[in-house]
Amino acid sequence: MRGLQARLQGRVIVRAEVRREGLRWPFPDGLAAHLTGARVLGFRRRAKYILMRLDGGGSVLLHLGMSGRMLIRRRGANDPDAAGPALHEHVEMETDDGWLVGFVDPRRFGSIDLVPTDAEDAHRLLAGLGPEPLDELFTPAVLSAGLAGRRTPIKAALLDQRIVAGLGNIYVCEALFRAGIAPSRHAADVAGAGAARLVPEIKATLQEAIAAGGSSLRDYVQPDGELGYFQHAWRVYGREGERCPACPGPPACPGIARVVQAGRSTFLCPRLQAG
DNA sequence: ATACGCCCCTGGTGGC
DNA sequence: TGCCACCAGGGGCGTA
Repeated sequence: MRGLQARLQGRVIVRAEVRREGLRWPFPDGLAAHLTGARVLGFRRRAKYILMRLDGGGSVLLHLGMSGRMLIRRRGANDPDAAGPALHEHVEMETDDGWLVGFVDPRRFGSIDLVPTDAEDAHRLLAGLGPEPLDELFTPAVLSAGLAGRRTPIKAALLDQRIVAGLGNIYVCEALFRAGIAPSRHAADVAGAGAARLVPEIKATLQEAIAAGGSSLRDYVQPDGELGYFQHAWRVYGREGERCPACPGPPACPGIARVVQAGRSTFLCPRLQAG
């Protein structure tokens, strides 16, 4: 969102190309027409959604899915027009000061919709979202209330955007490790003392990742093309078989394990996240 | 209400 | 070199 904001805020979109019918869902009718000629007033983020406010009373709702990214480059630099659109660049906008902003998404799990600016949070995709993890209102008591009564594993509960909004698989694994909580524990059993350990670790993990520019898997880059580097700071994610960074090593600790929960990989230290 | 697969896609990797 | 199985930052939806 910040990458988009730097290039788009205050600018007029002089051209918009929509190259397919939709991604996860069909694009809204008239998307290109809504974008063309609009001035970008500002941005906000909610959970994993980016909201781009336009003059005229509408906002663009963007989700990058698993493989989506924004591509920002200067019109004419290295002759991008001659090169044509990037691979899987499904939507492209051009600003009145000569920048090209593209939505690239190979797997096409991303989404774009339009929503009235005065009712952004009433959109069906935003209406049920839980608290923002970096908000000061997100406290152990709030998390405990969200976990209470749920028998689902804490891993799944933290991925449930209704309980806390914006955590993905990487950061849930990392936060659970840092808090020393077994991913398989019932959510309800983590309320209270567990939540008190978990909330600060969730916040710290996210803050460190944002400061590092995110985690670059495969080809994810920030809009300016810079690689995030938080992947080097992962303590457990993607480290199956490696030594736990907080343990003395074998035989005391067998190393990082990988299990599958609800179809997604979970990485953990069996010694520090026991029970 | 809650919980669990399934599915939407492309592409990279590693084994044979 | 080719083929194939498996895996991947998400999350809505249908079904039990």
